[in-house]
This record gives sequence, C-alpha cells and structure tokens, in this order.
Amino acid sequence: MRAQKTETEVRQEQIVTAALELIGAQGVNALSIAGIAERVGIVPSALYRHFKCKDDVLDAVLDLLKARLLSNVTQVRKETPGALPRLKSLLMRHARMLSENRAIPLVVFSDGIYAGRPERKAKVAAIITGYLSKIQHIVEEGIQDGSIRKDVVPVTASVMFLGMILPAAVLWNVSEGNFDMNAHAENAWPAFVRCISTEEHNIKSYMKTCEET
Amino acid sequence: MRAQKTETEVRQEQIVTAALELIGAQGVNALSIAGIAERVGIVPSALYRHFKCKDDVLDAVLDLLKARLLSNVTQVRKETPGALPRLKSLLMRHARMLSENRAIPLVVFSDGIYAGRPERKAKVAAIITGYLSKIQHIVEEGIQDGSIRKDVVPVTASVMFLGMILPAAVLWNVSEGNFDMNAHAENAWPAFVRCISTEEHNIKSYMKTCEET
Amino acid sequence: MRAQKTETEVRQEQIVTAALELIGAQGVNALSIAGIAERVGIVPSALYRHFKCKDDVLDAVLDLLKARLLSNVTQVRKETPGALPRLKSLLMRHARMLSENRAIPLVVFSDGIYAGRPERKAKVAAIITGYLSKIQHIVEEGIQDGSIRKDVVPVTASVMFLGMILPAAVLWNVSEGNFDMNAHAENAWPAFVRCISTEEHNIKSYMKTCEET
Amino acid sequence: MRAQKTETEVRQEQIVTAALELIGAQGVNALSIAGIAERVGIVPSALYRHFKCKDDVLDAVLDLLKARLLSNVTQVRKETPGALPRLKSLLMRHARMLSENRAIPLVVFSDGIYAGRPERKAKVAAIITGYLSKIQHIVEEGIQDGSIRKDVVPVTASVMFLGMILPAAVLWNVSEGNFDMNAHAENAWPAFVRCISTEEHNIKSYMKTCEET
DNA sequence: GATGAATGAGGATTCATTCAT
DNA sequence: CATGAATGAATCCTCATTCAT
Repeated sequence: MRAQKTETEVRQEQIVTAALELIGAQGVNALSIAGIAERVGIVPSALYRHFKCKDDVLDAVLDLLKARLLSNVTQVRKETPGALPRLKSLLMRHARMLSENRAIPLVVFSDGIYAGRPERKAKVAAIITGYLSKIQHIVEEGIQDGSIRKDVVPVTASVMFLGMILPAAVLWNVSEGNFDMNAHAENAWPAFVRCISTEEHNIKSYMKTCEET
Repeated sequence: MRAQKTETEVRQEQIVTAALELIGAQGVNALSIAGIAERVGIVPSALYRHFKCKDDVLDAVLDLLKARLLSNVTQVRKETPGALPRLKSLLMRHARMLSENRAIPLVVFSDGIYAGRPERKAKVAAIITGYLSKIQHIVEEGIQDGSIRKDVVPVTASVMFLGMILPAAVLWNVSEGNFDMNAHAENAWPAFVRCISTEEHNIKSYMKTCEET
Repeated sequence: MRAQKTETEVRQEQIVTAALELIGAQGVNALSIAGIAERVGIVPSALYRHFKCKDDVLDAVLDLLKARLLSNVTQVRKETPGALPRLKSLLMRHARMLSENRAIPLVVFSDGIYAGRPERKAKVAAIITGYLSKIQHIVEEGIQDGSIRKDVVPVTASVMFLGMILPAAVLWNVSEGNFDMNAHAENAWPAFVRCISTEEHNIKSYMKTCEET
Repeated sequence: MRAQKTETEVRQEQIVTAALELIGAQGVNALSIAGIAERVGIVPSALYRHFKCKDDVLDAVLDLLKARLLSNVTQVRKETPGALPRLKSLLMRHARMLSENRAIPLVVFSDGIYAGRPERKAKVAAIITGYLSKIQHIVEEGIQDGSIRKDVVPVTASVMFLGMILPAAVLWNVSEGNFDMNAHAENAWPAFVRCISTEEHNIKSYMKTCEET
C-alpha cells in the first residue's frame, strides 16, 4: 500500500514524534530508521526526503525536547507567582513530564546520541544549562524578594533542584516504573525548601503545618 | 606478532578494565569486542577464551562498578565516624570517583546495556538501590544519634544525597569535563546539611563558620 | 558496480536456484550467503531483502526440490497409462533428474541442513514419504488391475523402487559421475518387474523379449 | 585436572571412536575437534599430538567404517554357506549394523567429509565398491551353483541388494528412528529373492511357505 | 604427552544510506 | 513524494590450528 503523499513539514513532525516515542520505548540505541519509518507508515528510504540523515532526526528530537522542557518553565512563570511556589510547581511538572516522556532522560543520558558527534554533546549541554539558568533565574528572584536565603548560591541551588528529580528519574527508569517519582518529589520538596528558604519563611511554613494538624 | 601468553584471570581483569575505559571514552554503544581486544593487545577472537560472549564482559563491568561503588562506602565507614561527616566524605569520594570513572554514569544510563536483557536492568537497579540503602543506613544512624532530624525520611534523604552529585555528573559529562563537580559538591553540601541536620547541629555549625571568617 | 534492480520474486528464484547449484557443486555444508550472492550477482547483504535468513533460503530449496520431485510423478501419471509402465517411466525420469540435480541427494542426506532444526528433518521426511506414497499409489493401482501381484506389500515395493535408484545415485555421486545411473536403472528394472509383477505379465514379457532377440 | 598420559596408539583409537560416536549423534557437520577432545577427556590441542589435523581423524574414521563393513561380509562367509542364505544374513546384519552405527550413512552421505578433498570421495567410493564387489562375488557364486538365475547381472544385483537397505536407512534416519528398518528388510527380502533366484528355488521356497502356513 | 592462550580465516546479520523508477 | 532494490561498513562469534610451557 502506497502511503499518502504528505508535506515535508508534516512528515518531519511525524518522524520526530515517532522517533521520540520509539526512544521512550526502547532507548536511543535501538532507534532505527526502519523503526521510525514503520511507525510513520512510510518506507525507510522515504524518510530521506524529509531528513538528510539519521543524525538530523536526532537533532530534531533534541529540539523538540528542548521546546517541551522550556515550555514547562514558561507555563509555570505564567501561572504561578513567587519563587518558591514556582519551583514547587516546576518540580511537580517536571516529575510528571519525565514519567510521560521516558525519552527525555534516555536521550540526555544516552551515549548513542553523542557517538562521534561532539557538537551534539554541546547541544545537549546547552539545553540543560538553558533549563538550569531559568531555574537559577527563579532562585535569584527569590533571593531578591527575600523568600530565599541570601547565602544560597543560585547555580548550586538550581543544580540541586535538578538533583531532586534526576536520581528519582534514574531509579524510576531502572526499576521499570516501580519507583514512585511523584512521591519522592513530594517528600523531597520540604527538605529542599528548608535548605534554601529564609527563616521567616520556614517559620511561617512551620506554623502553617501546625495549624493543619 | 603473537601476544604474550597471559593467565585468564589477569586477562579477564585487563579486558574488563579496557571495556570500562572504552565505555568511559565512547559510551557503551560504541563498545566493541574488537576495540577491547585491541586495547588489551590481543586479537578479537582471543577474547573468547576469557569470556563466553560480549554480554558476559558487560556483566563483569557491572560487577566491577558495583565493587568500586560499595568499597567507597566501606572505606568511609572505616575511616570516618559520625553520620554527617561520613556523608560528607562519601559525597566527596563519590564526586572524585565519578570524575575518574566516566564510565559509571554512562553505564547506568545507557540503554545499550539493557537492550534485550531485562535482567541486566534489574542488576543495575540492584546496584543503585544497594548503594542507596547503605546511604540510608548512615542517615538512620544519624537520626538515632541525634545529629539528623527525626522528621527526615531516610530513603528520601538518600535519594537527595545522590541528587547532589548526579546532576553534576551529567553536567560534567555533557560539558566535556568543564563543569566543576567538586566545587558543586562543596557548595551543595552545606545546603544539604541544613535540610537534614538538627537545630543544635546547625547552630554549632553556624558558629564554627563565623569563627572561621 | 551496482547490480540491476530486479523484482523480489525473480531474485528469490535466482537465489534458490543458485543455492541449489552451489549445493550440487560443494554440498550443503559449504553453502554460504556470500557464495549465493556472488553467483546471483549481488552483494551478500542484498540477499536479506529477499530472504529473512539463511534458513529460509534452505527451506525454499527444499520446497523447490519437493516440487521437482512431485512434478515428475504428475507428468508420468499424465503421459503414461498402466502401473508398470508408469513405474518404469518414473524410474528413468528419476534417474535423469538425479543426474541433473546433484543437489537432491546431497540435501536429503546432508546433516548440515538439519543442524539444530528438527522440524527441517520432519520436512524432508515428509517430502520423501510424500513421494513414496505416490509410488505406493501406483503400485496399489497395479495390484487392482492385476498387473502387480497381490502378495506385494505396496509400501515395501515403493521403498524398493527407491532402492533401485538410490544406491546408484550414491555411487554416481561418490564416483564423480563415473557410475552410469541410467544403465543401472535399465538393468535393474526387469529384475524389479520380476519381483512384483504377476505371472501372466512375466510370461508375456518373457515372450516379448524372445521375439526381440 | 590433567589427563592421564596415554600412548598415541590408544589415544588414536579413543579419538576415532569418539569421532564416530559424535558423528552418529550429530552428523559430520557438527563434528568438532573440541567435541572429540571433550569426549576423550583431553584438551583440544592435545589431540594434535595424535593426529596431524582434523582431516586425518576423518580418514581414520573412514578406515574404521570400512573395517566394520567388511568384517560383516567376512563373518557371514564364515558362518553361513550358500549364496542366498549368505545374502539374507548379510542383509539382516547390515540392517542391524546401520541402526547401531548411525554414523555410517551419515559419513557416506555427508558432504562435509568431501569438502575440498576429492581424494576423500575416492576413498569412500572405494569402500562402497569394495563392499559391493564382495556382494557381487556372492552373487556370482550363486549363479555358478545354480541358486541364482543366469540372466542376473551380478553388479546390478549387488547394487539392488544395497537398494534394499539404503532407502530404508535414509527413512530411518530422517524419521528419527521411527521407520522400522528390520521389518522392511524382512519384507523386501522375499521380493528380492523372487527376482534373482532360479525357478526351482522359487518353487521350493514357495512350497516351504505353504507348509509353514 | 598435556595444557592453556593466541591466532586467523571465515560466516551470518544489521543498518544507514543511495538510486532508479 | 514514495517505493523497493542494492550497497558497504560494521559486528559478533566459531573453529581449526599453532606454540610456549
């Protein structure tokens, strides 16, 4: 059966999406042109109409991931005010996103994506540091408005923020989904708050907890 | 030229080491029997005298990683007393170890190592959770001796502990060594302490810091 | 140089034919994908577009042999009436076929074709017994029309019929074509007739022989 | 564990026997130096003390087969008088021998044994024709003493004799032992007698059969 | 004589990619 | 645009054989 002729732009999207899904299912390593094509419903060689080579597909996948990652931050900034609430919201969103897009950590961590392509590594680095700098920005705003301690190093805080979710993601991945990422995020958050927030905040938060109980 | 005849035990070690180094350099994906053999200085087929198949080499690599990881904990328990000092020491050791064994995160994160071998994933999961439970144990001891807050959930604390170093490792890896893991560890540690240690401890620690300055 | 693009169906036929010829020349053992590909005029990996694996090629070879074998019987039944004439005609055809398809006995006898594939053995067994049952059928018809003795066991007769040609084939094969299979068939036939045909037939046949001389 | 040092002559025998057994079990194709060595209880390389190469082992196997085959004839000539009884006895012995030495047909028919070694084929041819000439000799004696018809061509008769057992052996082999070779031999024998023996004999035999019933 | 290590010559697949239709 | 055939590079693994101890 001959596949419907489809505009390159649409096909490119289909291809990248298919690639992302396949990566999520089997890892970057097992990603093959044939697999992508099959999922899109075309023949492998047809894929080359829309992408010059496999590497270009991977690059497009990275771009997609970057967009999804950053849109998270944008959303949070729009919906939630205040540094700490924003971080909390971002944390939970991030956790949810990871469990919905297994491909994300797989791509970031995979070596297959870097093989013989140092510039790819730089690209991933840029994505991560871009994400981190957004977080760092929120932290800095928190410091300015007094909700985050002055002695917190913003960049360290942002990396630690990532540290709340990253090991959880690894465990979740390695345990085939048996590790509860959301629960971990919920548990880790108060501890994280304790180590970056100012005393007043902690006290207020403490009192709030008392009232609740 | 015929390679020097060498005992299987020695060769196995050489092979595993070579594999580990190659993984560190190029990732699990690019690891080939030919590559290992060349590095060891033998012919590819000669490798099969010492390992039944490539998978067995990978398993041995995992065993080596596990041993190195756990020996870290053992060393720390032997040399350092007290929960918090132990965790600090472990953190620094872990950071150093990661920068010396780039292969560790690559192996853990690689999907190539799991391809078609679910039991391998379980093995990695066991290694990580094994490591975590050691950390958790230290945390529990800290809770008992009063140096760590009672409201800290040990398992969460252990995952967060990993979270101090893991994202740093990723950044370090992705930035080709340009991210300073040790500096991050030094910066993150006080924040981590703040969120798990008891008040008395924090005060003492605070005063100590004042004296130093 | 790039080989002419050719339809899968045609290529499959070419491949199976090439395989059959190579088997005839060097035996099943020495049959390699590379050899087949070279004979067909394509590159080894190109073969995998037309067959999933080597085993499938071997299966196709078996199918071809089966078809050739059975078509012999069909032809004979169509062209020749009467049990004994049919058997005679089949014998001569079979002899000719074997000398034109050296691969047949090689495949049937080869152990390489069965290695680790018991179902393959069953398939070969089915081909042979299928052929035998056709012969047996002719024998039974001969018994019914009175040209073959009633005390002949059809199945035994069919196996013996094969026995007229099989050892000859072996000798022919082993002697590099120096054994005259057709001559043997011509010599063996009257003896075979003598042992299965009814007296009247024998007498008639005897008289005919006398007249001829 | 180091194997007992053993005289070359003894080892050679052990090796050839082991090879024969392995061939019987898995075919010539699957015969490996490692397999033989293991069965003998030595290390593969140790085998090369006793045989220059694998081919020499195969040659020795052929010699052993030849000896066993011919000893059958010698035994029969010693124990049984008369051409027809001798043939009958030889037939039954041959059938038994084949079912006890699956290796025989496997070796004779195997292509693996001939691969690139035309002289090997000649050797096998010599064994078979040697065996056939012994049978032929018995037939000739039968013609002279009047028990076998004068118009029987001895060489044809000998090949047909083989034809009684050979297809049965093939079927037996291909059907994994489910074909009853002995029963076939018993059934085929009277038919064979009918086609080579003189009338008087047939009549006598016929009467004998009547008495029995 | 026996051992264990090393060798080298294959051999089957897989897969990204090219090309004519 | 899509297709199907062909390509070539890469990779794992097997096995007979050699060689020093």
